[in-house]
Parts: sequence; C-alpha cells; structure tokens
Amino acid sequence: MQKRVIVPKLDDVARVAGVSTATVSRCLNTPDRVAKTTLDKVMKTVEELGYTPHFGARVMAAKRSSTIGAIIPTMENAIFARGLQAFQEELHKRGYTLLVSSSAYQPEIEKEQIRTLVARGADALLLIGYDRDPEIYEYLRKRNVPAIVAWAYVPDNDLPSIGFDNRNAMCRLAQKVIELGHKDIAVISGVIEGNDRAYSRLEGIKDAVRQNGLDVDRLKVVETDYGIENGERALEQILTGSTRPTVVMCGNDVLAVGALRHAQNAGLRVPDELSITGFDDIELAGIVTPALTTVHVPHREMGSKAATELANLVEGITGSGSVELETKLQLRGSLGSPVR
Amino acid sequence: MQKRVIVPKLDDVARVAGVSTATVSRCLNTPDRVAKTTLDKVMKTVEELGYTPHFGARVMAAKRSSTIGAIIPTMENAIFARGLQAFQEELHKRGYTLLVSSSAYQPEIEKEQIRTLVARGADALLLIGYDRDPEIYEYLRKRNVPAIVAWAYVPDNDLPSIGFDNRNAMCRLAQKVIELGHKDIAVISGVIEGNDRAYSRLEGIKDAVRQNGLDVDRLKVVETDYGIENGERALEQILTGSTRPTVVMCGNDVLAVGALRHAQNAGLRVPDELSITGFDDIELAGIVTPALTTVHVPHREMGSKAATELANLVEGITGSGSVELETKLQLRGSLGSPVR
DNA sequence: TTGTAGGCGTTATCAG
DNA sequence: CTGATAACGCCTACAA
Repeated sequence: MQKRVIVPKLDDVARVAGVSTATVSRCLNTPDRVAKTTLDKVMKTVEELGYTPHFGARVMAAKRSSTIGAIIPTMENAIFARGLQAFQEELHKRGYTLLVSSSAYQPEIEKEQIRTLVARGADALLLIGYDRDPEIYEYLRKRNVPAIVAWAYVPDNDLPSIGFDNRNAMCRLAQKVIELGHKDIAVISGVIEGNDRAYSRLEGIKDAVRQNGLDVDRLKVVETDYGIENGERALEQILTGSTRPTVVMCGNDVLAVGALRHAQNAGLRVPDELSITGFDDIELAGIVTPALTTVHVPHREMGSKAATELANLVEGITGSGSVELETKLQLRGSLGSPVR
Repeated sequence: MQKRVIVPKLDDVARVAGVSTATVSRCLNTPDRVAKTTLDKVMKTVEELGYTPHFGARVMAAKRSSTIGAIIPTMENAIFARGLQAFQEELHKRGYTLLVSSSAYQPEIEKEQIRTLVARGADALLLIGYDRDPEIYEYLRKRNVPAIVAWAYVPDNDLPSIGFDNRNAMCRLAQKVIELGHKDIAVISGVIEGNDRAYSRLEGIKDAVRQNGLDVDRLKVVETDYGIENGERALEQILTGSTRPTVVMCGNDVLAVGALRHAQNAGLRVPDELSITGFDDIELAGIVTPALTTVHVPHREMGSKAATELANLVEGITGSGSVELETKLQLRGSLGSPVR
C-alpha cells in the first residue's frame, strides 16, 4: 500500500473556504483588499489545511521572490558572521528572506553562486568587496538585479557600496605603530589577487611608511590565505629572515591570532619582543592574551544599513547611495613600543 | 526611453539553435540522451546568450529542486561553521545546493524557517538536535520531506540522527574532572528548554557525580544563553556564592571562554585556583590561554556524513540510518587538580 | 469586493 | 534521437 502525499494547494483552500483562488491569493498577499469576514474565513482554512504557498510557482507568477542573496567569502571564521546576522535581521523586518552562500574566496565559485542566486530569483544581491570580473557587473546590469557592495567603501564603483575605507583605516593604524617607534615592520597580508580589502590594507600601510620617510622596500610582506594556521606559518617564515621586525601588522585578526600563537610558541614575548596588530575587531581579538590591537569595524551597522539599502532598491525607493562608515583604532595589549 | 531587460529563456535558446525546447532541456539535464553534434550546437548558444535556467520554473516542472536546507541555531559563533562547511562541500559533490538559515535558538523561528525552506522546494532538511514541537515532525512526514538530525545521536527518534552521545561524552569529561580530585563543581549550562544538547550534557555531569558518590544537589548550575559575555556573567554569579567551586564545567566552548575571561579579570589563576572545561573543541578552544580542556567533536565528519545520508534519502537510496560518531576528551591547560 | 482566465518557464510523456 | 504538448501552482489584469 502506497501512501500518497497530499500537499494542499491554493485550489484546495479555495474550494474548502468556498471562494475563488484569486481571493485566497489576495488574502495572502494583499489582505487589505479583502473583506474582513472573507479574510478570516480564508485564513482559518489556510491554517487548518496547513497550506504553504509553493515558492517556485509564486516566483514565476509574481516575478519577484522577496529573497535577497548574499555571497560571502567564507563562513568558517567570524569575520562576516556579525554583519550578516544584522543584515538578516533587518531583512526579516522588511519581509525578505536571506539566502547565503560562500565562495571560499574563489572568484570562479563566486561567479557561479551569483548565477545560482539570480536563477533562484533573488531580487537583489549583497557582495563583499568590489574587485571582481567586470563581466559579473555586466551580468547583473543586464538582468536588472540590484546589488551592493559591502565591507568596502568605493564611491565611484559600478555598484553602491556600504562600508569603510580599508586603506585609510590601515594607514591610521600603521601611523600609530610608527609613532610608537617601530621601524622594522613586517606585514602578513591576505592574498591580494581578487581581494580589494587585502590590497587596500597593504597600501594603507605603505602610505604611512612613506609619509614617515621610511623605506617601503624594507617592508617585509608575506601573502597568505586567511586562517589561523596560515598566520602561524607566515610569522615563522618572517622570523627566519636576517633582521627580526619589531612589529607584524596582519591583514586581519585571524592572521594576527595565528601570528600571536606562533610568537608565543617560539618563546617571543608579545609585545615586548614583537608587537602584533590585526584588523576587523572580531570577538576573538579581545579574547586572546595579550588582546589584539586592531581596527574596529562597525559590523552590525554595516549589515543593517546594507539590508535597508537593498530592500529600498528592490522596492524602487531611491537608494541613499554609497555610505561610508567609520572605523576606529582599537588599541590593546599586543602593540607596544619596541624594546631594544 | 525605457531600457527593457531581456532575460533569455529556453525558447530563445531553442529558436537560435534551431531545435525544440525539449532538446535544449535535455542537453542541460540529460546530455547523454542527445546526439553529440546537437549537444555542442545547443551548448554553444546557451553560452552565447548567457542563458541560466529559471529556478522556479524548473522546480515546478521537475518537482524537485536539488536543494537541501539546513536550519542551524546560530551563525554567530563557530560551533556549526565547520560542520556546515563540510556538509556543503559534500552536497556540492552530489549536485545539491545548500540553503542555510538560522533560528537564533528560537523554536518559533525555527518552525517558520522550516516551512519557508519546504515552500522553497527543499528536497530535504538538516536539523540540529531533536527537541522540538512534534508538530514539526508531523509536518515533515505529511509533506514527505526527508530530514535528519545532527549534533546529537538518538537512535529511537522520529528521524535518523547523525551525531554523538552528548550525555556520555560530558559524563566522561566529568569523570576525568572528578578523578583529578574536584569535589566542588559548578556548571554553566546553555538554556535547556528546547535544547536537548544542553540538557544531555548537564545530565552527563550529574551521571558522573552520582557514580562517584558525590551529591548532585551540591552542583551549582547556572543556565544562560550561549555567548562569551553570558559566560562571563555566569561565572561572576557563581563566584558570588558562599563556597567557591574548584572547577566550572561549561556547556560549550563559547561559555567556557567567557568564564575564562572573567576568571582572569577577577584575578583567578586558571587552572590553579579555578579549572574550566568546555565542549565542542572549536578553534577558539586551542587559542585562548590557557588552552581549553574540552570534548572534541568530529564536526567535519558529521557534516559530510549527514550530507551523504540526506542525498541518499532524496534519491531513494536506502539510508544507513542513524550513525553514532565518537567524541574524544581533549585535555589541555585549563583543567588541573584543585590546589587547596 | 470577488471571480474568470491567461500566462509565467521548465520538464516529462508520448509519438514520430 | 527529437518534437509537440500537457501539466506544474500561483498571480493578476480584466470583468462582473
């Protein structure tokens, strides 16, 4: 005996409630335009039957999905978690559902994910950073899919951006580092290819170095994928060099934590023998010992502003355009003056 | 002048390639059943036109979406990140897309998310833990949506589960703690209502306490939401009590890190004056100083096994049923013998 | 305020 | 191997 599965549909609700399918549809989508008594009756049978509208059908008929997609480089560490949470909360308030997927920092995968999300009917997209194949921007324009860029502020980009000036923020931190007396600076940077945040942050450091009359060529830069272990390895590599730096500036907190761990395993006192800085101010930064000096980024604010902006774009409300958010130096124990 | 957006559809591809829509569809879905020359021709125009199939339409016609949904309690901390990443990688291999949403540990939201994912045509669902409104299980059965439970092992549940025995694992850890000589044990537990993992872990501690002839009633238990700050506050509360425990066992690593932080801020030496244990062995556990003694959970294995099982269920391959995975005590610096 | 009916883009069945 | 054509479940003018 086969047990057939019966999923109630609009017709069923209509029949049971004794109205037309159009009315049921209206009850669900534009309750205002339905007589209160009808509405009650219909909603009750919807409840009774456990009816849920079929998403695919709805998208096809309505040509919008009330869905917004986000492609983030990774879910593995906390860099994007906070912002995304706020993003999702705000979207929920506006009646949108969030679809998240991760690209593992690989441009090809990102491209694929974008297509997938668009195919699924995403009404708009949230992207991280702006450095990507121009083809993608063209694709989005052609399909008329609104999108914005977060985690970076680029006023003159194809897309509006909501974020902060990575270069300037890192420059200010480097400035501070130099003020403290550091001259031998090493950098552990994220992979720059395809990652504008990593690039800008490195440039920010160079800016500060130049402004202070130091030699950019003396900067030791190691480029590596994000990850605690990569941070460890990178510092290990740096320490094998002939002159030991007095400070290591890292492209983000995850790398910095790795560097910190390696320094401690190598028996270096932080910050006396080696100072370490990060970027992002994720929760981790305040937890390690010594706590990490880093750049604080307003994750939640960024997330919710992005959500508002995207929802507005979808609904045809004129967006407020790009928004630059403030970052703040977060000075903590991992940065000190060099001890000679 | 209005710029009309033209999204190529199957018809367009068919027309340009000079074949029927059916053939184009076949090229995309079952390339084997198409003459190679036709296939090449079609794929080329697909490429040229930048055609992407419309997901909603596809779902409606095919009655399956090759999509699997996962509802996790939170994205904010790393507890689920690893496992989910593995889950997604395995699904990808099998040709499925993952849809993630988070319930913020709220049963009502979880219920809503489940309905949403089902409405979107998810072919199957991954749920965390088994303690939820039975109505949900009935709903899934009615709609014939395969689902499994992860992060817990419960052989006799409605759904197959892939996970570990939280109770036994925590019991073993508590056993170890007691062996080291601890008698005054405090517990910082996650909120138990609606969270079977939290419940089982607490019970596991009680088991060990009883087995060793200690008094369960002497156990100080504080229940709190997950979160580092909550862990801090919980320990603060515990320390105001008349007798200070020699060890605090926490429901997970996040709480434990919070407790650790508070202990350090309060000037307590860990583990000499106070030992601390966690659960999950997230990356964070190995990073704090001292490193956290905790229970190692095979996140990635759990994720990929869950993916395999779910994909099998969707494809009608007989599932291998519930799978119990092994956990392992991860002894590190935060646990020591009580110093009197 | 409510009902009727056409169409949204694909897949799958069934002939050819 | 390929081509018509009927669903799929819902929304939305248009009409009443």
